[in-house]
Amino acid sequence: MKKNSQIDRKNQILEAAFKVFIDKGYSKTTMDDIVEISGLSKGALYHYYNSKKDLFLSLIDHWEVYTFDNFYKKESKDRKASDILRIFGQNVLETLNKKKYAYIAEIEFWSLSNYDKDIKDRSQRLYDKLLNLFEKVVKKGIKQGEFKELDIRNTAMIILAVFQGVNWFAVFNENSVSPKDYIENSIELIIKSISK
Amino acid sequence: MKKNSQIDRKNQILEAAFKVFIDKGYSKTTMDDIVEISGLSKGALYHYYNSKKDLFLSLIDHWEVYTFDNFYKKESKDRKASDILRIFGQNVLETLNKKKYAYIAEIEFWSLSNYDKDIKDRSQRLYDKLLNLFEKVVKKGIKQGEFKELDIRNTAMIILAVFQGVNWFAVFNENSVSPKDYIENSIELIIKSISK
DNA sequence: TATATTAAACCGACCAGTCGGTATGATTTT
DNA sequence: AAAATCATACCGACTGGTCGGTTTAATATA
Repeated sequence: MKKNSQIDRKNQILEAAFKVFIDKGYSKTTMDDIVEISGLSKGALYHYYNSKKDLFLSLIDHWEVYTFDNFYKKESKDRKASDILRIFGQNVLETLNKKKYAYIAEIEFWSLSNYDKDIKDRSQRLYDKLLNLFEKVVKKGIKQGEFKELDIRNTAMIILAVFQGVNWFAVFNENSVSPKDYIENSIELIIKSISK
Repeated sequence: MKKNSQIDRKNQILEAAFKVFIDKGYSKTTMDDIVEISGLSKGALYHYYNSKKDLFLSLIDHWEVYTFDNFYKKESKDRKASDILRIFGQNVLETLNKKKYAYIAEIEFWSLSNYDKDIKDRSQRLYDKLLNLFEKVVKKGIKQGEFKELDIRNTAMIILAVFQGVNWFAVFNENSVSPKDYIENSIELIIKSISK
């Protein structure tokens, strides 16, 4: 199929771009870098993507799948809401250990969002997704009588903020607190506080 | 005095650089932009700073004073530890309302820290300062019998993470949760959870 | 006059994006 | 079935412009 090989090529380019981008950040990544890593030519790159930014926007989706692949599904089981939160926490930790650079990329997305509306919109969409996911869990907890009646959106926001705290660990070093301690303690703290 | 006028000049440059930097981010900020805004010449800039990066490193200190000026002092009073945390929260909110760009700058620092060791070290120093500050408050709370015996550093880290959550609000929009709600609820949640 | 400081022209490395062209393979025409 | 036409994928030299940093010459100061 013609369509399939096109998607393959695009993926080939995205993966190369992702590698370079992780390594150097957006502004230091050159199209020539991507050319080199992908093994294709500049013409090919511009055949599939109109511009560096266009390529980069696709990269956000690519990144999302890569990073949150195992995240969106875990929630469906018949578990207590609090346990779902704990599982989320473990997922975040796992990602931090295995794909630290994914969080570094996230920070870059934040930074770029400040100066580019398209990137901002694309990122925002991702956070809406996450917030909705956390909302669902909180709602579940309330419905099942585990959590108090509380402002759902706000609680989801607090959960998001806690998870985003690991970004800090991805950039900086803190010897006295491990990400694991941080995440686990934070989650227990939240659960304790919102449980009946 | 020669020394004083030198400091004035340096400040003049830093303020111009800060303005441009807030507006465009590091990599899009050109030395010529700073020349234009400062009203000085390129020669003058390079007379006082050796490179763009050198100037930028000084900018971090400038930014810290600018952003956290009213932060480091508020803690000394004879208040309950929990109230000190609340005051911190109000400070953060105030800064977000009046100097939102300060948080946007912070995100840029994070991002740049990933790719530049000097910037990372300089930023890290700032966070150590903040963590120590929060530690002091937590210690105080424990000493005065308000808080439980808990892992001090870890608790400080959670507080830091909550405050850093406002960075998210500085970049993205969330209509259903205001930064005020977020901060106040988070702090109460923490206080509740760590109080005896 | 000597020194310090500033202004502005200039340099050269770098880089996103362009463009003329080729290769390949499918489709139509003779 | 051979030749001609067309579409798509791909290549890489090149361009136009940007920007950090340097140099030079003018001006102020001592």
